[in-house]
Amino acid sequence: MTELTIGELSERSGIATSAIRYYEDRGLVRARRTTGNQRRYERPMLRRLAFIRTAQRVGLSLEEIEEALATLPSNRTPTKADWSRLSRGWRPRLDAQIAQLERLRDTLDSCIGCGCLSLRRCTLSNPDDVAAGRGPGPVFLEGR
Amino acid sequence: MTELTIGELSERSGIATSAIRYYEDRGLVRARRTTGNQRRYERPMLRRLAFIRTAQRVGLSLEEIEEALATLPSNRTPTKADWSRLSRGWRPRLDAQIAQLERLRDTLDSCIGCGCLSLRRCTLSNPDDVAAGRGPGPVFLEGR
DNA sequence: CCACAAGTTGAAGTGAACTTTAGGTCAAGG
DNA sequence: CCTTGACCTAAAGTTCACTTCAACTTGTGG
Repeated sequence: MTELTIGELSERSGIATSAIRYYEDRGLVRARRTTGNQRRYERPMLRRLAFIRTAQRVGLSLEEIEEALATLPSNRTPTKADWSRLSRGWRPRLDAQIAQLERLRDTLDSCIGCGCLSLRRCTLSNPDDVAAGRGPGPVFLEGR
Repeated sequence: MTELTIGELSERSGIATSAIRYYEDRGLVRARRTTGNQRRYERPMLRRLAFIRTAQRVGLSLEEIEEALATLPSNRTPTKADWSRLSRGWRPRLDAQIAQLERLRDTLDSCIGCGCLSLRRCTLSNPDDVAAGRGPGPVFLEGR
């Protein structure tokens, strides 16, 4: 069995079949079809799904992931170097997220004693630095 | 002007009037009404909103924030000590979020060289530790 | 050969946290 | 007094990333 059904792919990747089909609708993955119109996947698809899942953990939206995947060569199966290139860009993003949470934690430390939480005096409630982050998305609601 | 209209409260807190009304629907804030049925807020409401906004930055859902607010004394205006008590619990949560991102970053570092992203061999795609975090929510999609 | 698990589609539903809209009412300055 | 901007409500719409549903078709073990 050199090819995988959507069920097998789902089991091996840990991603629900409904999600895989959704990714196909969004253009993130593609599949060969059997004569009976069922999807069949080759092995490299597992790596593609791993990329998608990890990118999500880093905080990328599906739209951003789609853009990243679009830069892969279309004439051949992506190599490790291709995947490495894409994931290299995540590092600064992660660093920024971590730095932001650390700033929040430290500010919290200095504010916990006073319990001020004042909109004027306390930087906790005035996160001017949030827009600069651009990374994490959902966690930092101000950024929306 | 010892009391604020919803527009003034919005401007001072940076939270949209629609959001403030939504919080009221959800039971997170309350307001006195004028004879003409308009909302009027006292100053401490600014601190309450600051608390809500900061709690969101830490990654709490409105439901969790509501639970936290419910532990405040109802017979008097909350003191700084009250607010301090509530926000103290955020610290471990932030620490956990930061630790999780750092793990992801470090694993990414060791995987970037090989570009493997293999579902089997690479821990990047097998984040068993994710369920343990429980904090950040949206960013860590596996937790859903 | 046939039962039945696994696959197919399009459309609708989910949940979180709001925003927008429509159709009014209130209040303060000129 | 009157205009006009701020306020009111309920209900519907938005975004993201899926999941669920209904009705149907494929493919495989006994």
